[in-house]
Amino acid sequence: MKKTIPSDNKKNKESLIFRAALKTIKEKGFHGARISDIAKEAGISYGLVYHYFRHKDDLLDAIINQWWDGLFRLMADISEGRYEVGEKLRRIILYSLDTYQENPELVNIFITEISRSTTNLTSDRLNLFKKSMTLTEEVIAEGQRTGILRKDIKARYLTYIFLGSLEAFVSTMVLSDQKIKGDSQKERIADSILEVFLNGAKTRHSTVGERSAI
Amino acid sequence: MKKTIPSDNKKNKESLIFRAALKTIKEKGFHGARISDIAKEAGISYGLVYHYFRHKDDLLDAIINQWWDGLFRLMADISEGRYEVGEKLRRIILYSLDTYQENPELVNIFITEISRSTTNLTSDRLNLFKKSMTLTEEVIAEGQRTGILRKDIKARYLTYIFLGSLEAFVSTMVLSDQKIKGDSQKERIADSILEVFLNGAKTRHSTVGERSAI
Amino acid sequence: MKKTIPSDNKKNKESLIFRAALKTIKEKGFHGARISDIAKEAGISYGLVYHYFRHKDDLLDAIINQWWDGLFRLMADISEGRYEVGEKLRRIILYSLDTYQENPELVNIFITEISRSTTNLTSDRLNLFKKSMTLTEEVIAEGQRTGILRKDIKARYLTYIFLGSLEAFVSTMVLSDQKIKGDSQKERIADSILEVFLNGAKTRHSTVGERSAI
Amino acid sequence: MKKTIPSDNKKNKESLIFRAALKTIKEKGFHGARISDIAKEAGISYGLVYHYFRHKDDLLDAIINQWWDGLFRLMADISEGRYEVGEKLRRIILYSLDTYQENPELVNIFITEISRSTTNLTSDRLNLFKKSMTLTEEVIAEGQRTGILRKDIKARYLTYIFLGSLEAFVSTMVLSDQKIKGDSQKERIADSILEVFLNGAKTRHSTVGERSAI
DNA sequence: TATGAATGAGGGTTCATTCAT
DNA sequence: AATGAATGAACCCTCATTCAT
Repeated sequence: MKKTIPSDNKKNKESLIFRAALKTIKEKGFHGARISDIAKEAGISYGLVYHYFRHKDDLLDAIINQWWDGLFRLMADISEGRYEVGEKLRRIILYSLDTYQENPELVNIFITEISRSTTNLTSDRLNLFKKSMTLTEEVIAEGQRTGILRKDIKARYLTYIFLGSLEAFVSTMVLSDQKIKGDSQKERIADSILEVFLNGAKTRHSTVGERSAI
Repeated sequence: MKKTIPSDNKKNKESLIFRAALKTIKEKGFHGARISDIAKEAGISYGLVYHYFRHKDDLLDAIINQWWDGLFRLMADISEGRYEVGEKLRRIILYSLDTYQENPELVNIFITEISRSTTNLTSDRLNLFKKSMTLTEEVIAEGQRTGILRKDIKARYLTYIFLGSLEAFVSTMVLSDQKIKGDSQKERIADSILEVFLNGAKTRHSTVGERSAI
Repeated sequence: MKKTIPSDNKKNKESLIFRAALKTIKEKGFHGARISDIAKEAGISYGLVYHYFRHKDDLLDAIINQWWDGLFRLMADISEGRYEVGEKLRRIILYSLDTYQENPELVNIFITEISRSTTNLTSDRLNLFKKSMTLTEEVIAEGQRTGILRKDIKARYLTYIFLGSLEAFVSTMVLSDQKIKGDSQKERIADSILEVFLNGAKTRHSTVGERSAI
Repeated sequence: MKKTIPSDNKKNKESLIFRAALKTIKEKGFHGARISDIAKEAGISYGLVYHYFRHKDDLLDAIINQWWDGLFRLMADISEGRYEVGEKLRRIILYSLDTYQENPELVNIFITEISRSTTNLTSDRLNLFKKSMTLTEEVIAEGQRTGILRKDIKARYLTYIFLGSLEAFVSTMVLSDQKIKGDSQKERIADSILEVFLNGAKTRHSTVGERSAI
């Protein structure tokens, strides 16, 4: 059931199809991308796609799973508790930005086809969503327990706001096809998102070290 | 060209079809909803749908326009400058929550089919998006000018974060089919979103009047 | 079954629809002309068309019958034997040209939809065709009996050639939307067709009174 | 863009569909022939038709082009000037008769759907028509220059009459489903058409060698 | 592995015709 | 007489999927 593309082995025909699917689905949308379009992009016959992917849906699953695999690997790393909450949140933000930087098509498809589309939302996929939401909420709740985050708002609501800010950023970049120019811009964006989440948009007169506009 | 459903006149067959479309598209997605499904939901023959809506797409436009019409009416009201920036932002938040409360299917479809789907994103629709983004950014920029909002982050970025938080809330409610129970809960949610946007998620020891968890 | 539009009574709603049908069918073809197009052209509601014409096909029949009625009236007049064969043929030619001059849309539709289209060719319509062919052949045969026309070619074949020349002329005018400018041009065309049919395209050195090129 | 059926290769599925289309369209007319009818006639599924022909219209184009290709090949051969004008005209006549003899459905469809139907008359198709008309007119004009054909009637008018006689013959055969029985009948018909075109229908007392009625 | 011919469910759309008002 | 809302048969075309080679 679970279809994942492991390595980026260039010799592997499966990953060739996978990358063709990424590009084609990003351009035409999942529904608009024909199997034959993907095959043409990969330079193979469309019949061959079915040697590696049982259904068209498997291609989407492979793409989605690449996102989730990376995210859950990060969350597993985070949950070991080695970092303080601010750093944990920062790493969650950076996962999105890193992935977008390395593989914008992956993020595009995830946002476009899955994150907001009920059409492709199977119960399996919804469960992965809830799982990631819960894992993030645990970090937020930890922040409330350790006194870093305010307790007057439900952890779940703070989670919505946190992930919402993050997703809005990435979504906008996705929709406007903006590229992240270098690691320093990426770091500044991550800091901004975290900063506003933690300290709000209000003018802070006591803030130490005014940050230049990003 | 522009297709709008004016009143909620129960006797009007057009609005009957419109409401059937809202329900059916919400359940099956725009692509998954057949014209015949909508007609069956409305209790009419599928041919009649084409008396009132030229294409299937016109149904989606009618839905979207109901959202935009309400929003731009609000933005026009806001832009007259009678309210302070905080109140303006609060009213923008309330528009989403109000509409969701009154017509959750409308918001669901807007979020699902339009807000994040490039598949249905025509240039006309994208322009409406940009317009709403720009109008919101004007409010944010006004807040920066009047000294209420921090200037060290670009107005556009703050706009992303603001709308992102808002959208995340509504999206999550949409995806999990949650209902807003009464006006008081709606007000509390609006306050939370605005509060975190303005003051951040960090614990504020100086905050006057701790709010109980919502 | 037989549907005819008798007079050109302007007050008659039926003839109003008939004339709208002529114009619309000429422009869009019978299949391409919607009942609603014809009604719009007539300035009435499409439902009213069905008060005067039971089916769409009845409109076509009314048009065709106007052609046939005129032709058979002429043939009846001709068959009384008052004219010599050459004059009879000339009158047959003139019927087409006259009708085209007065009602080009009628001739256009007859040629386009009936004369060469098996799609609309019911057996009733085919019989009318055969009847007109037979009547013309009788004139030709009379010419052969009276010694005016050559006997070495079957009367039926000569009929084909005669009607073919005539139809080719009218068809070309129909397809190129040419108008007949005045009665004198009409007479010249009729004479040319008859002349070539009778005397051929070959150069005649003995011909009395060279005719100027038409 | 141009869709032609090259050979009559029986193993070729494309030509199988082509021949099924010929038969079906001839029987039901282009508009009346459903893709599924053609597929059933060919003994295949309707989906396969779309493997070989992009649209239903492409089938009609393939048929038409077979006619035009043959005709223009003939006209190219003729225009080299090796034959005298009478022989050129005779060959033009024979092309229609030959094609009708070998492929009566092709000629039927050409006459029925294209030659007189504005419904299917695209500008591309009209241009081919004009081209063939012009090429024929050149032959006629050559006849006038060399003194064989009378000059007192415009070359274009003579062309109408010539092609009209020819088309009338073929059309009548098409409509009455007559077959040409052997080459000798075909030759006699060709001679008759040419004879009447050149010498007219009038009795010729000076004609050498009375031809027996055909 | 690899190809692409072959299948057919599925859905949007048109429009003649009916009929209540 | 007149309107136009309502119906549904009809048909083109797409494309995921299968399978013989």
